[in-house]
Amino acid sequence: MAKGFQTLKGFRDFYPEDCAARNYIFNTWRRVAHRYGFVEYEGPVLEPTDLYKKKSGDEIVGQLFCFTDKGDRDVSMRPELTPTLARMAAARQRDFKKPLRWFSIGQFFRYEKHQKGRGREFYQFNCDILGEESAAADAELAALAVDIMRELGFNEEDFRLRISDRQAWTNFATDKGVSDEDLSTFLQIVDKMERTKPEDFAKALAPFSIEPTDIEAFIASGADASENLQLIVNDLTARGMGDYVEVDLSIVRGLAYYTGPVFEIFDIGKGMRAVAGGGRYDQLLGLIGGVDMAACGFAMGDMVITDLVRETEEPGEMMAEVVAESQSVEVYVVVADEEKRPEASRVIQLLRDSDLRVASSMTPTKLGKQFQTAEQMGAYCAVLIGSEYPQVTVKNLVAREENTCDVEEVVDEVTDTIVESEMVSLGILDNPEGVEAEEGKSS
RNA sequence: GUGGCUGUAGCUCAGGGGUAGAGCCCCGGAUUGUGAUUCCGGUUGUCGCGGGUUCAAAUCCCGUCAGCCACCCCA
Repeated sequence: MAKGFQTLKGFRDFYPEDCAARNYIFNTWRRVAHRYGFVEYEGPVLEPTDLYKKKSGDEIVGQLFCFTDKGDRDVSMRPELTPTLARMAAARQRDFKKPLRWFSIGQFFRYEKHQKGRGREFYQFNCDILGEESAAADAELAALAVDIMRELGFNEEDFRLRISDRQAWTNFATDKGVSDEDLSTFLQIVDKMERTKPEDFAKALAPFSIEPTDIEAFIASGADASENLQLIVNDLTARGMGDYVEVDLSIVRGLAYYTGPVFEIFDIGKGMRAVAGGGRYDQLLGLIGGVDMAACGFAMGDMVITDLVRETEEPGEMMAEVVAESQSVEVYVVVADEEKRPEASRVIQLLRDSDLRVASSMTPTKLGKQFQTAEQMGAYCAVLIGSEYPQVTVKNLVAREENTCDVEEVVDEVTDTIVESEMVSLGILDNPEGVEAEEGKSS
């Protein structure tokens, strides 16, 4: 007997609770992006494999979900959005006023071994500014990233935005006589510095006649190494975000296409994982779309940030509250007399027409059971429909008080009751019966 | 691609040669117009899969698959 089907390796099922958590993250991304005047766009999930080869070279094919389609085309599930963005922006760049502020939330696929914080399928928030050369654009993106973290409930004890400048490194290398061809090799050595033993590091640098002490001195120069870094730091400080920012020239980022400031967001104390990263890539639109346009952007994946939210107290509680809310109803309609089920249906519809979230038992069910279900579904309020209809009973499930009213007033009565019960559960109003506020309803 | 740990009920896990266990969850009842607690009753398994040793394997051995973690990589 087959054991049934499982998800493919590295793919995830999203049960309602997981889906609610995912949507909480998505909504936060979208809300903050809108706050910064960014507009949302989306591209195809399937693209020609060549689009990715053009940017990253043939080696990435090993990391792609790629196949030949029925028209004999070599296609890939998208591993990233930037090439698509470059194509889209270049194709219609005359249609848009510069600079463009675009963001996207979508699913991506990479054929990799999956582990904590990394799967073969994930969602990513991409945020880019196109057509703006000033480092003020880099600062704007960095600020947006910081605000997402703050919106999720993180504070300056939880994360840092570490910023560096790829151009400063290029200048340094050129001064030291590193040739253009060797530049990316040199930058990779620097990028891996923290993970390399000192003697191996010195050995790797030897062909360039550069001493590790030169590198260390350069990294120690911090923001002095780059006017752009100073501009960004000053900008973020003016926004009151200075505590979140740290110049760290040891960040290079492996990517060959970065040309200017680069930044990463790291958690503090939970293993220092990269939560988000990005930078300036002024050459890429020319390479892919044939249009020269300055560009910078960053991305944040859903897996690491969701883990981090769950593992951090305040952000975890905030998310749990929204998740619980999204899985609850406000009103439960109790059918006390089966004869009145049609009338109950009418009341349910009235409440739903008023945009309330309403549930009810669909088949004959004992009264106690219905109240129990009401509570389990998180309802603030129950409406009891029985033989006395058109009189109905509206019960505040938190305070355990009830009133009767005519069915014509039921919407108003329910609305008032919900407000009262929310206040009781928040501790604003005294609980008339002295019943303990339930766990999960409080705070 | 390399290495470590783990696979037993829907979930968390115990059992380490002698007929498969606990808690939680779920369902029903005590309770025919009111939620909690409690109590009673009930369902669920090729012990990941394949082979070997043995009178006898969930248990020991070999292999394999899957999951988790770390390395490599990380657009």
